[in-house]
Formats: sequence, C-alpha cells, structure tokens
Amino acid sequence: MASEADSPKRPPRTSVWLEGKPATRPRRTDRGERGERGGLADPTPTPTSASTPAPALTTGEAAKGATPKAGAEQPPLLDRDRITTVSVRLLDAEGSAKFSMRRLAAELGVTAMSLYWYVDTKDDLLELALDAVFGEVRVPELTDETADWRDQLRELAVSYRSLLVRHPWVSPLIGKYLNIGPSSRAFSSAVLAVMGRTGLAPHGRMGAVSAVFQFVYGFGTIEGHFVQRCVEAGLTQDEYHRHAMGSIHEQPDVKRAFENAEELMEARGGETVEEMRERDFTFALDLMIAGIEAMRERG
Amino acid sequence: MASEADSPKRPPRTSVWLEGKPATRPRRTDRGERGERGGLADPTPTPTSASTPAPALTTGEAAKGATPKAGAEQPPLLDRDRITTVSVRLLDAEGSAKFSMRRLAAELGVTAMSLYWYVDTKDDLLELALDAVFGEVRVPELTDETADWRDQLRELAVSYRSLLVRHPWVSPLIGKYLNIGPSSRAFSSAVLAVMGRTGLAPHGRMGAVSAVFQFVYGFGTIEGHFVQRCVEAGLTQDEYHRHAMGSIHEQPDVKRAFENAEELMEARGGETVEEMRERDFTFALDLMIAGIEAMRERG
DNA sequence: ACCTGAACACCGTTCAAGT
DNA sequence: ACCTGAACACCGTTCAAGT
Repeated sequence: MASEADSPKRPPRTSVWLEGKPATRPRRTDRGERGERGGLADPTPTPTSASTPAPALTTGEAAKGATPKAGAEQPPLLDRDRITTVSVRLLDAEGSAKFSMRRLAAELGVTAMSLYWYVDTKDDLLELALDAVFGEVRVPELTDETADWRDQLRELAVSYRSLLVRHPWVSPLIGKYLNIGPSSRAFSSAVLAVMGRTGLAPHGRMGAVSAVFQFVYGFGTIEGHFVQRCVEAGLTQDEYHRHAMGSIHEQPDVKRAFENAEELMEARGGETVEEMRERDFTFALDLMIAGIEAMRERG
Repeated sequence: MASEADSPKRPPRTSVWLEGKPATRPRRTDRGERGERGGLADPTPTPTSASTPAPALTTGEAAKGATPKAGAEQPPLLDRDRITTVSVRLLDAEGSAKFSMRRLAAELGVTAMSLYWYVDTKDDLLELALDAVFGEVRVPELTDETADWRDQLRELAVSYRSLLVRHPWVSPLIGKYLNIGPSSRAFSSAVLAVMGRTGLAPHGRMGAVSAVFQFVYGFGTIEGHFVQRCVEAGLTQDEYHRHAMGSIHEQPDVKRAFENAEELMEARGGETVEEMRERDFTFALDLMIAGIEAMRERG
C-alpha cells in the first residue's frame, strides 16, 4: 500500500552477513590465510571461562603485537578471526557490560580505531561473535534414518541451553540480529530437519519449533543470568539463593507473597538449586515432546 | 563448604525492592501523597506508544518545571512515580539504546543528578520501570472455580506476550533482575495459581510454568525486536520482511540455505507475516496445553 | 593496506555546594 | 529536603593523517 517514495529513511542495514565489510580483502601476503567466508572462528570448547574472573587476561594478547619491527613488510596485526575469537573470550570473562571497542583493542594490543578497518560497527562485531559461538552447538547426526527424533530434539535443546548458559551475553544478541551467519543457519537447519521427522503436519512445524526453542531460549537466558550473578558475587548458586531468600524474608510484605512459591519449591524436591532446575528443564522438555505427539494425532 | 570469610566481595545488591532507597522519604508537605510502598506507578493503558515515533515528546514535560517560583515553600519537582512513568514513556518511544539518565532528566526538566535523590542507580530505575509495566498484565479472575484453566492460561500467555511486544526494552530486564516487585509478583502468583488448577502433580508444576512462560518470553522477545526494527525503518512488517528476503537472495550461498525455510513458510499458509506469527503462537500454545494434559495422565 | 591521534558528542556516577 | 555544577573516567565513531 504505502509507496516506497514516502518512506522516511533508506532501508536499514540488516546484517553483517549481507551488507557488512567483506570478511577478507584482497591482500598481498604469501601465507595462505584461512579467512574465507564462513570460517567458524576457532571452535575451541571454551572450558567455561566464566568460572575464573579473568586473572592475567589484561596483558595476555597485548604482548604479541607490542614490538612491531620496522622495515620488513609486516603482516597485519589483526584479522577478523582473531578479533572475533578475542571478543568471545572477553565477553565470556568480563560480561557484555564491560565489553567495549577500546577494551577489546587494548586486549589486542592495538588502538580502538584499528578495529574499524575490519568491521563497520560494534554491532557487526557482536554479530560475528554470536555466530562464532553458535559453532559450538552439537548438531545431531541427521542422516541416520533410524534415530529417534525425540533424542535428537533433546540433544539440540540441551546443547542450545548450555550455549546460552556458557555465554550469557549471547541471549540479547539472538533477539537483536537476524541470525543468518553460517553457524546459526546450521543450527536452524538442524532444528527444522529434526522437526520434519516428528510426523507433525507442515503447517504446525514452525509453531512446534517456536514452542521448543523459544522455551529453551527463555530458560537458558534466565539461567545464564543467574549463573553470572553468582560468579560475580563469588558465591555458589545455593549460597546466592540463600542470600536472596534471606533478604526477602527481612521484608514482611514481600515474604508473604513468596510463601506459595516456597511451598512449591519444597514439592519439587531435590537438594540443590541446580538439581531443581535440572528437573524442571527435563520435565518441560518431556511436556513439549508429549505435546508434539498429541498435536500430531490431531492433524 | 566455602566459608564466608574468604568470599572476595560483600554480598551483592539484589533488587531495589529489597535494598534500594525507600520509595518515599519522610517529608513535611500537607498534601496526603499516594506514594506508599507498592504503588503501581500509574497503570495507564499506554496505548501502544511504539507505533508513533515520538513526535513532540522532546519538549513535553520539560515546560512543567521550567519556572520555579522563588519564595514559597515549593513541593519537590520530582517523585518516584513521575520518574517511573516518564521512564516508561521514553523507553517505549525511543528504545533502551537512547535511554539515559541525562535524557530522562531533560525530559523531566531537571538535571541528571536530581534523579539520584530518588534512585541509587540506573539499574534501580529500570527495575522500577519493569515492575510498572507488569501492572499492565491482565490477570484472570482467579476466584472463579468453574473457569477452565486452559482459558486462564491462554489469557495470561497472550497478555504477557503483548506486554513484551509493546515494550521491547522489557525483555532483557526480565533476565537481569529478580522480578520481585509487587506487579511482577502478582503476575507470578497468578501463573502459579492457574497451574495449580491443571491437575498436574506439584513436582511438575514449576517445569510446566517454565515450559509455557519461557516460551512466551522467547516468542515475545523476538517478535518485539522485529516490530521495533520495522517501526525504526518506517516499514510495515511485510515490507521489512520482503526487504530482508530480498537482501538474502542477493547472496547465493545464503540463499541456498534458506530455501528449506521458505518452503516451510509456504506450508504454514497465511497472507501476512502477522498472520503466520499468530498461527504459530496459537499452535504452540495448543501444543503446551496438550502436553500438560498428557503429563497429567502420567503422574 | 593497515594503523594511529585527536576530536566529537555522548555516557553513569560522585562530591561538594547551593537554597 | 531537594536540586545543581563541575569533574572523573568512561563510551562509539569520524576524519585526516601517518607508514
């Protein structure tokens, strides 16, 4: 209806993957660099770096580029993969609140402005970091025709959840960008493929995908935030939980409102906060699968 | 296990509602003010202010406090409710990226530092804004014993979703804070109450709550971001969708990966982006309810 | 081709001071 | 009791300049 002429702005940037700077530029170096489009930016397992509050991190990478020998034709100090990898490490270690172009540049032993040679904006950089961590998601063997779709769905859900918990900064970005980088797409394709094996009619598949993975997204988001809070406070999850409950009980009116919730917590059983969460997650996933089976019967 | 002595920091602030500045301070004015603890901060329906891109907003409130008559004992320019209400309006109109203490202060006709008389930090302020919008959620009539829990659950889910879409800035905050303000708690209580009427065994209720409302959270988050993008671009949702698809098709490798997804979109049916989303949401909610019924039978 | 320094227009927050 | 001005330590990004 509305003509394009009266649109107040030009159509917006949609994604690094569509309109950003090219991943690599033509360059005259003799080492065959890895950086072709879609390089998954170092899929190291990233062994829960959130658990250590970033010790000697501040001077780690900086040394490498500290002494630029004058004279010889030097290779560039940076490339997109290195920028992306270090971004992920920094985001994991210090959280998104402390992540800045200047902080990242310092970590790379370079000034902030150098980064703009490789990315257009901070948003583009975050989109790259986002796709990089999606490379960590374990995708089930999709060619196996005999496998149970329930197992495959559970595997994807568990893997997605642990991604969100390992990298709490990821969750807001998933909402913000289109998630069309190569690793994000590999994940989405796997989800759709598995859903295709449920026996659900095509018109319901997208709804079922939403049900399962928006649930995992929400669950993992809240869980990740809580875990991060605990790490920052230097408390275990149970300690933090007790601390928060203690604070609540000091406020009589708030306390009353929480008695219901606490009864329910008793009923849930389990010793630790983690155990209870585990139970809830498993139950919810079983509920979804039962729901898919029921909807399948209805056509 | 870990003794409290070696904890590196003092226990952290948990919430405005527990440790922040008191909502009102003792003051010597003769008008009986409303601001006792738990005031719901103006539950005006906020008629989807996201749809108008903030026209004369910049000078709206500022005029009110512009001419402070010297002499007479003046009432304070600010109070918590007014700060909260204007924060919500500003966040709706301009998005969280542009929201700052300085911007808010300007809107209130005051300097940024005045705000710190009423809140400790920007985080506290956002926590207040968050609880204020939770006051918009329609809670079903819980005393009605004859009502179907399915209808009540759907009502809560629909209302929660529309909250997240009307206020896209809310979603990250829900992950960030404990959500123990009065309106947040009213919502949680309602959710638990309805879940109590499903016939689900107590140990499964929390899992079922997670399933349904983390799903809605994820769904509403993504939807809200998309709607916001469209508003900012000055495009309808369909126009934006076509624009993004157009961009994708210019990238041959990306295009291939999307052909699956587009087939599925055809299968979903529906004319507009909104219609398809509506279908998916309804289907997912039906799936959840079917899942609850199935889990109920298993004990 | 790749990187830097200086500058612009912002942030949240503290602190001492005003009325 | 309530509000301000100046200042601190930051931001993302642009632009002209260096090698």
